[in-house]
Amino acid sequence: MKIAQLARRSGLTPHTIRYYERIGLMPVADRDGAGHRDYGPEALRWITFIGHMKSAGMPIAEMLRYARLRRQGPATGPARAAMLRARRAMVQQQIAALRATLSVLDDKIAGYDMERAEHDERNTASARASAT
Amino acid sequence: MKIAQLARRSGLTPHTIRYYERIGLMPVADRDGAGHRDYGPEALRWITFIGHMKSAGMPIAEMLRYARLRRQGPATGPARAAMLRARRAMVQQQIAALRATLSVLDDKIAGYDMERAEHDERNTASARASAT
DNA sequence: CTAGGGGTTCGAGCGCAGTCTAAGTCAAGC
DNA sequence: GCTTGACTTAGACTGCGCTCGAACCCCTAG
Repeated sequence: MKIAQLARRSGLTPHTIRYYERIGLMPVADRDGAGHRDYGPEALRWITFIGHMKSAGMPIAEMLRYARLRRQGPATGPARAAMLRARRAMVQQQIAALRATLSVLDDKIAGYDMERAEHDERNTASARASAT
Repeated sequence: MKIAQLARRSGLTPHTIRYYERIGLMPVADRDGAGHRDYGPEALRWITFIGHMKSAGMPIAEMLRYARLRRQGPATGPARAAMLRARRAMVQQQIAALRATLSVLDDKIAGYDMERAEHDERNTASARASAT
């Protein structure tokens, strides 16, 4: 798979994928005869994973640490598991924060709806009055 | 309340609060005799609100739009309500994304735990063998 | 043989959201 | 009167994560 296709499938741009390779977040890609990057399916799986971690607010530096451990082999499994567990806790906190935000939004929205209702009521009342 | 106290209560720094005022995200603060900013309790309420919006991923530019509408008075209520409803939908999407991430993390963590269990098992087996 | 449409590299630039420095002012306590 | 410490300003700087441009290369189809 060429870089454009991987880009389409992952939702990134070729520029970004090359950038990820430059900084060590993606493994150095194999090349075809023309010197073009040639990806296997695991590349897409890895991009998908880091996409999840990104949406979980993991900074690139931490993903680099994780990727480095991965390259060092299975002995680093416990260290990687510890990182993921720590991140898991943070994700749960984020979810809790977003839920709190959601209820703040709901309260504010309800407030605006109430204002609108009062406004409508006044209009209805004056409409009735002028109809009388 | 002086800026340092507002900073402590809000979790921001005085620098950041002044920055917010500079860009129009905070109203221009009243001053005391010495020319120092003097805040009332509504300042803290506003900071708390924008903190929620920030954690919901709202960019400052959008908060500025909201703040501008607010300054324009009650007639902009419906416009503000529409913004909040749009943001509410995004927050729900974010929560869904984080939940997906959570289950990705759980799967990976379970994978690491399994590896560890297999590793332990091999050790136990060889320990038994050498004990025989 | 040429045009088009991929791809390549290197390096500069950008947008966001702060963050910090320097130089100065002011009020309070010793 | 002097020090201390919190405050003021304007403006430069930082860190993150891309994003883009320029110049070049290579294959394919017409």
